[in-house]
Amino acid sequence: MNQEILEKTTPAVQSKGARTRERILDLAYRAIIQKGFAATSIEELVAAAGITKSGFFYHFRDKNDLARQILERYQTENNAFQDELIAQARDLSDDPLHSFLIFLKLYAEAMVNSIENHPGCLVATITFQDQAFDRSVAQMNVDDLRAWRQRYLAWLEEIAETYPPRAGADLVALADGVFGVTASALTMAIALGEPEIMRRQILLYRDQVRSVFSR
Amino acid sequence: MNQEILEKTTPAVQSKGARTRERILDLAYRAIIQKGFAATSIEELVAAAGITKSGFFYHFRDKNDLARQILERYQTENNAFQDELIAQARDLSDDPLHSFLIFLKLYAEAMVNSIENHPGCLVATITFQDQAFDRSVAQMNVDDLRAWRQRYLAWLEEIAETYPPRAGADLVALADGVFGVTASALTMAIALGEPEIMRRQILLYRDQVRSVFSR
DNA sequence: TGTACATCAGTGAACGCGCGTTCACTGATGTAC
DNA sequence: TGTACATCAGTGAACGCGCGTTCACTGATGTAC
Repeated sequence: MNQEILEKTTPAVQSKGARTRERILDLAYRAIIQKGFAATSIEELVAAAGITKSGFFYHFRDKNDLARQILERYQTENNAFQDELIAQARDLSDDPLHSFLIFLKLYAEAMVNSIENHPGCLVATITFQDQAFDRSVAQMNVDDLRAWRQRYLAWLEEIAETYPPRAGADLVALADGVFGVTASALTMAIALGEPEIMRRQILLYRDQVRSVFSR
Repeated sequence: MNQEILEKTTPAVQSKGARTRERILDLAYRAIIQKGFAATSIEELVAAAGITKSGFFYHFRDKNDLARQILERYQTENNAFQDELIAQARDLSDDPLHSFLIFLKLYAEAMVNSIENHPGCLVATITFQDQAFDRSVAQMNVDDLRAWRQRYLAWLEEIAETYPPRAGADLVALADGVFGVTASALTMAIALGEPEIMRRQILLYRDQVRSVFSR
């Protein structure tokens, strides 16, 4: 989800082949979230990357292997990005609720800034084009969604130990809300060309979290 | 968004050509939201519709014309569907806040039931594949998003006249939330195969609306 | 330090298939007189 | 009621292009002795 993290987690010195491969992954990621998987051709990618089509098949077994590698890289980076923000927020407060609220502020800021690096939502793209990907890619995507839910549900349950949630509060739905607000705000922000929507929707979600746990 | 409305708003007796055209639109709608526009071929549509490829070009000028007609029909139906629910909710209470809360309950119910008719989100699909559509289609999509915002913002402002919103409440963001929760809950419900997510997310949004306008 | 071999990171040409689109034509139905 | 013509709703064959994939080959770099 964010460029600095990527650069930190990948080796500073890469072989020639690894650099080419990364270049193709970058180009393909952007193309896929902007026009879809089927509409993204190997031809255009290799032209932009400055190699030939056969060079592509040296790095990727077939087109679905490209999708798999993109999704793998995205998930790794995105997990690292969220873990980093969570760690920062946890550092700034020992209270689980306060640190969650801090996290959401940091998250809103980071997402607004990274919107031009991510002009689309890979998870939504794969979900809504799952017939275009093979089963293993679609399955990785579902597993990732479940991981989002688990990550934030655990945090909310920790909060609930200290702050009793409002009666009837649906913590699972609230946990799903983190992914939900990310995906939908990204959709609207990109469609309307208003990056601020991203911030406002995340902060709206933040208000909701606060109100669920307020006495 | 819902089948009964469709049948009410289209003439009971259709010419042969109109029936064929509708059949293609139905097939194409489902295919596009399930695997994307580029991945949906004219060939597969006409095979399923039981006509030949040239028959397709009798009804549609080209492939983008198909997209335009699908989006037009979708917007008409969806507006009718929402207007119908809004009218029902307004009938059940004169109070703008109460009727909005009733509307969200009706909406949650209707969306859960119509999830198998809409295994995808056309707005999200077009937004994230806008390079695959021509400019007029992408523009229609943006206009539709703005219409969602306006429709619910007006209602929220009406509510705010009677019920002063919590300090700092962002009514625009809250209005965008109706589309937001629809798109994201649909994404998650379909990806995870749990239609209940749809209901729970809409009801979570409903709680938020209530808490924004509670004293 | 030099040679032999292996691996890396590709190239170039060719393939067959399916795609969107065009065009000349046609049988069935509707309308005018 | 019959005939002439127009429109509707398609068919069938052909097109050229671009797509994903394969295969035999190659120059540059790395490694062993």
